[in-house]
Amino acid sequence: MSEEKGLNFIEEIIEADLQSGKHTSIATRFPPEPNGYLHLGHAKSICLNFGLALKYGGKTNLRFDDTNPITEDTEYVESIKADVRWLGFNWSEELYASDYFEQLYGFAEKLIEKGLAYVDDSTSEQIAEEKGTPTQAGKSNQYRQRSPEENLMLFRGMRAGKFKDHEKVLRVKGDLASPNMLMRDPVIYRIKHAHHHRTGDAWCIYPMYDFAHGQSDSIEKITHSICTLEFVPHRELYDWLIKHLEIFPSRQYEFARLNVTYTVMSKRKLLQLVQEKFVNGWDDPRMPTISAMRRRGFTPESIRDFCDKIGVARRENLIDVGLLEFCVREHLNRIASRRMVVFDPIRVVVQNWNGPDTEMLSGENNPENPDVGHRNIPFSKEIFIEREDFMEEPPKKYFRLSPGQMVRLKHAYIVKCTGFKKDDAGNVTEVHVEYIKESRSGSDTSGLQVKGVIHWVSAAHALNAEVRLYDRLFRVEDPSTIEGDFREHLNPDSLRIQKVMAEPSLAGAQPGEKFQFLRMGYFTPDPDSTPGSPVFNRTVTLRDAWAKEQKKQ
RNA sequence: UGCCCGAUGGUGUAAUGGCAACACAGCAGAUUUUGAUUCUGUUAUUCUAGGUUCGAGUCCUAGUCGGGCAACCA
Repeated sequence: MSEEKGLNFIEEIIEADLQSGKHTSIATRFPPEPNGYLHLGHAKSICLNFGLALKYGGKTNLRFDDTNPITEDTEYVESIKADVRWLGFNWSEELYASDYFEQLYGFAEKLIEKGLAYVDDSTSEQIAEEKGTPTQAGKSNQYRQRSPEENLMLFRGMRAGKFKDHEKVLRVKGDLASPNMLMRDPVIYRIKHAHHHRTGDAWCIYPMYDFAHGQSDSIEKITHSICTLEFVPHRELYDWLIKHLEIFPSRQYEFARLNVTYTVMSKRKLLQLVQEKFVNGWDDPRMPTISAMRRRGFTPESIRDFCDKIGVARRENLIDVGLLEFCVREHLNRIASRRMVVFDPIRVVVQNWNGPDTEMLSGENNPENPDVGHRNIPFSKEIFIEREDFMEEPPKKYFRLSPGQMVRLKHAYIVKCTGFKKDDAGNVTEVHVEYIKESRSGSDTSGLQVKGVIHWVSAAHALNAEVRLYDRLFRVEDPSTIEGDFREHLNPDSLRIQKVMAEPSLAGAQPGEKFQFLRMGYFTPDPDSTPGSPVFNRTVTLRDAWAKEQKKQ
């Protein structure tokens, strides 16, 4: 099906590597740092890494890049594992960079012995100063000349805890004149007397990213190490270390990270929103995190489809959030059960009702899928309809209720408006209709053709519920590039809570279930629901041609 | 004013020296017991200037514009 689409540049590289015999199978990895929750940008990376292995018959490891004990925590490890699984992927092995601390330490000693690394006593300010600038070469210092023997002794002292934090670092002996700042003697080990979430207090020195990531790739024999564009300058160091350590030559390839309109995709900013309580936690349904999207009612299928549609390339991009919405609507349309819920009720009295107190009607659960059957819906003399579905003086092309006009009540009868009541303030308080007895859904012999169909709930049977209506988190398309503090551009109306009247079959709705509230949008029960008072999150609205039509006026 | 990366409709992505296409969005219409879904049609694209070539979105050179690089973060 998707065969029509050309290969992305990474697939091209892999196919070339497979064809040339450079590799007989491939290995990728997804390497999150356990210092935050996964977001949609990670989903792109997950789909890419796991997808590649699936497509070419290789394997993908889940590897936690846990080299900074200060910011990392097992809470994040657990959430990350849950999110990857929920997205529908299975890793080959669950690994941690910290598993390799001993091996990494050995690599460092090897570098020292080769005269390619040295212990530096400078402060970080001095190191930064001596590094020069992009247009100015760096300077050497006295420590750079230390012998391998002295360096080894000092480095062992570092490991043994003889020094305090910041007192010494281990640096690569690179090229202080390199146009690539990362090659100007990068720090590869620092002292941190800190408790690590897995190794506890076994270590007081920790490798830096550049001395852990590529080496872990190599240890795991990762063939294609895929990361985002900001790591492009690191590739030279990545290759340099592999060469001098004489280890398995993993190769790094970079792609452009995902950006989506009206949100932010940086762990730092998301953490800030959580800590400063702009949102109610990492899984607040307004967040672009995987856990938030799950809570909001997105499906793994729709997220995978989205990641597939946005493609993989090397140019910066800003994806219209409308594409994400399209993907989730497309999936939910196929699987969501239809229900009727009135958000802003107005009472309707069927004046000529002479049927039973309660008549049970039947409504299809999903017109896209007859297999999922029907549910019963009670009808009675008094019902609620949406306030906006009645207008005393309707505009042109208004298909709903207005004096003298007819509409169909979905799954029920055609009714004709015969009158209405207003209060002193001029608000309509009650609408009177007469129903057409022969027009019952499924057995309509009235021969009437009505353009409008509206949803309703029986007043006597209505279930009180709460809906949480989410809108974009930010008011501006690209909050990260706009001037000033990104928090100033938060959308104050990103969450609206409303009490609503639902059809009674919604009483037992369980988290995870997907519903379409007819004409209102897709919804899913929130874990905050309690027996008898369900809470629903709006995943996404329905497309609304009428709203668009009105906007034009 | 050093080095690196990038530039194709409004937004993304493809076209691998040979007819610039696909999706979303937009617009117009059809169908519809959800103004939903579905269907049909349609608008709109190769940053600039040189060069190579029978032929350039694609290769080369220069420029322009955008992004990145000077953490004991990843």
